[in-house]
Amino acid sequence: MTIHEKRLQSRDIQPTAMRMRILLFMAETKSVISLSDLEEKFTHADRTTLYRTLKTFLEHGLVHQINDASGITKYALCSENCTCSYPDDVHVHFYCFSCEQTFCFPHLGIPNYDLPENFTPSNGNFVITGSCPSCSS
Amino acid sequence: MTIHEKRLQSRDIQPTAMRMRILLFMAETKSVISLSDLEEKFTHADRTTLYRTLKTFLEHGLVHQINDASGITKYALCSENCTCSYPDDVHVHFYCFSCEQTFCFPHLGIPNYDLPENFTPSNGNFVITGSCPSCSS
DNA sequence: CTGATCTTTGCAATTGAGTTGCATTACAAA
DNA sequence: TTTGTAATGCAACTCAATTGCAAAGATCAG
Ligand SMILES: [Mn+2]
Ligand SMILES: [Mn+2]
Ligand SMILES: [Zn+2]
Ligand SMILES: [Zn+2]
Repeated sequence: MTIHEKRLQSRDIQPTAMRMRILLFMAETKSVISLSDLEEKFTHADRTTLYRTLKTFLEHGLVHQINDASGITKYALCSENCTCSYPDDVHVHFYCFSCEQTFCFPHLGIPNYDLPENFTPSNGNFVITGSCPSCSS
Repeated sequence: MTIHEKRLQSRDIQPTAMRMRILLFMAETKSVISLSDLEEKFTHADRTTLYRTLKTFLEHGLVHQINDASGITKYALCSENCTCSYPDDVHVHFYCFSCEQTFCFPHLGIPNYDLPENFTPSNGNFVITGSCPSCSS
């Protein structure tokens, strides 16, 4: 059994061939991706399958979702020990308005905000927009 | 000349009747709104006009834009002295997954993050998702 | 192995937010 | 008033996201 197969099973996701390939792709690119990115990579697979795979991964806490200024939903693999809990597992992301890439900054956590009375947090989305190294020169 | 008329002119926005009405609505509701919210309020006006009004307001720094987990673009009036600069004028927002309302927390600023080399920030979008007071009971 | 059952995948169609082109109207300067 | 510019309205379009249903594949009891 491969490391990726174990990873899926540890999150109670049936390790189908399709899911294995998508997980492998996300693991080796190490970047934040969108559904369209998967479509470009897996031209043989159907858009719906890719969509539902991401949805399954999300629901089982294998990936986290990022809403950046592009309006397109992005996804990134969670770290091995991530439980997607707030605020500990929530971190900063960066969206480059020039190349439209999004980056994970897992080392940049978020403050434990003191919210107004009776606001109960469960998750967070923190995105800084600007210019990435490739586009800043 | 009304206070709202002055406010538009101070941001170099021609104070048309439509814009005045929209600004007034946003000021008195004091909440974060979407294009659809404007459509519901101003049933006589055209969707495009409302859309372009928000766009104009945004471009002239009268409102700021919020990307929450709903995937729908939200807008909120800037404070009087806001220049929409990062990180000083960027603050936390709260999205209630239950009633799908979004709230401004202007008193909750964001840290001045130390980004990786050559990442140049220009703006930020910080949204905490959870349950609001009305939906927490 | 066989048939029943559940899950996954593929295909087609739909929704809805966002956006654009162009004609018309309102406004403001000359 | 005339003329130019800006704002508005109407219609159409783009595209990400989503859903229903059928086909294919996996799982399990007998
Ligand atoms: Mn991340
Ligand atoms: Mn705000
Ligand atoms: Zn870039
Ligand atoms: Zn609520």
